[in-house]
Amino acid sequence: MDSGHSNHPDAVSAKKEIDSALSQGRMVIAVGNCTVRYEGRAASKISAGDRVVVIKSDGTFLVHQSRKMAAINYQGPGAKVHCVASPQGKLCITAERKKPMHEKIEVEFSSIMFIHSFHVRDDAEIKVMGTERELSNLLMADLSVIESGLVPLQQESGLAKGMIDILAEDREGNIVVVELKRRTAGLAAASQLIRYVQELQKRKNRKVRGILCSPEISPNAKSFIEKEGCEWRKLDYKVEGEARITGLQKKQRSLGDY
Amino acid sequence: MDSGHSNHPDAVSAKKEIDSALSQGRMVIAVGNCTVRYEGRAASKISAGDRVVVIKSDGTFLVHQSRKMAAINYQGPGAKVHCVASPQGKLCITAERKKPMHEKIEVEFSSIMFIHSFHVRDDAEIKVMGTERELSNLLMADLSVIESGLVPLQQESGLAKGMIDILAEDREGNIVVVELKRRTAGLAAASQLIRYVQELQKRKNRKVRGILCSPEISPNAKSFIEKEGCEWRKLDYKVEGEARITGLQKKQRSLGDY
DNA sequence: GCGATCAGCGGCACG
DNA sequence: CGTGCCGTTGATCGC
Repeated sequence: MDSGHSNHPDAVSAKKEIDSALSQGRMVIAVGNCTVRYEGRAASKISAGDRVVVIKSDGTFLVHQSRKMAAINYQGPGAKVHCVASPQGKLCITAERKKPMHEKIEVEFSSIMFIHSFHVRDDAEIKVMGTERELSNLLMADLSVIESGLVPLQQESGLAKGMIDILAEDREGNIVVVELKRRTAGLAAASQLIRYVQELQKRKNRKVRGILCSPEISPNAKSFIEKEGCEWRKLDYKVEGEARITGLQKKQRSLGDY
Repeated sequence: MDSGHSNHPDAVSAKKEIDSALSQGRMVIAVGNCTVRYEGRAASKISAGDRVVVIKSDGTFLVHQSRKMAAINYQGPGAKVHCVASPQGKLCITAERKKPMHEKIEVEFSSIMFIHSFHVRDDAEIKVMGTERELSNLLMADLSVIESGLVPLQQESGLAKGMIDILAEDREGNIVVVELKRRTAGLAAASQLIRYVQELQKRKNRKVRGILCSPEISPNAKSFIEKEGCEWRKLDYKVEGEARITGLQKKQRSLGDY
């Protein structure tokens, strides 16, 4: 069933270990053969199989299968975890929470390979580079990558129907809405841009241009925005250490062409 | 640092354990103090802290902090995992993959609380109830919940600009596009519906109605679709064991009102 | 393979 | 709190 590393606790010792860990803020990792039921926003069930259960001290509850990245069942921070050793010697762990609605996971172990718990002290916060926000900041500093003569007006401009990434003004004094995507833009991104342009057009009663700016764009999205009079600009960028927008040289050369 | 359950392997034994586990298809769980660097679609780094690393036999690689549900760093199925015990006695694990692009995670342990590996045999597949598709099936069987006299034409009708959930015909012979959402509908859902209606209108050259069907709708989304001549219908459903659409009685009563 | 969409999306930031 | 939206989104399904 498993390799040499197992403690195979019985249900009672397992419950003791878990209760002790939870009361002392330790993270629990349990591995064993179990069934899982869930009911809440949706419902799910799965028949017996070996799985890994992770219980974090903030209430986070994860059930992982042997494949794929995503947990098959889960509960977010704040879940109340409860543990019962049944008369039949089975361990049953439940995780419950009230928000966004009453939800409950039940894990019933038929056998336990092992359970460990330990303090996980970690105050560090991850720093992610190359996010859309970072690219937006870079563009705000130099919109010439998109179009020469473009002047930034506002970043993250709040609209009734969403948040415009970048608001700018072109050489002719037209308002320009820039929607930025860090990966291939699809129909959703196209819809977003068009929604913003149309709302702004109505509010300003003035010509508003829309530019979708992304490394790639799907054919459908491209024809969609062009049909609506909007444009697409290829955004080349690299993330090595920190994000940098490439293809700037090309634009600068085209500036010299005038 | 941790509770009683630790094996505190040195880097060399840790590497041995991991290599053996990977070659034999066992899942690995490692806990210890580490730094993590990532570079690929984006890039990230995080300073030292206690973390849990999960390596599944399909290549899935997860780095979890002590809080929150989401892994702070990860690699999907197919990643190649490599393990080195440095001369300084530090364990360094890397996970690399080529698709969607070259990506690499590096985890460097300054200390290892413990490493275990084990076979996780699980052929079961989770069955989820209350998905949008299930609700769609229920509606297809009886569209009267939405509007009396509505006749289903097609489910999951492919359009150039997306997939229409349900296509129907009303009493007057109008085409009706139904967009279904299992939770509160927002601007994205509203945009989707309007996109479908407009494309179908152009193609059929005929009046097309649009109905957004969801348990709740945001004020913005509601005013948006209504401005475009579309409607919202409240969808009441429960998921207890299997999904059931409630609020049908109300419609049946209104049928009797004629 | 790309493209589009759903997801018990999670997480965050803003009003 | 809700609303909106990004995410290394992941996962699925259809083309």
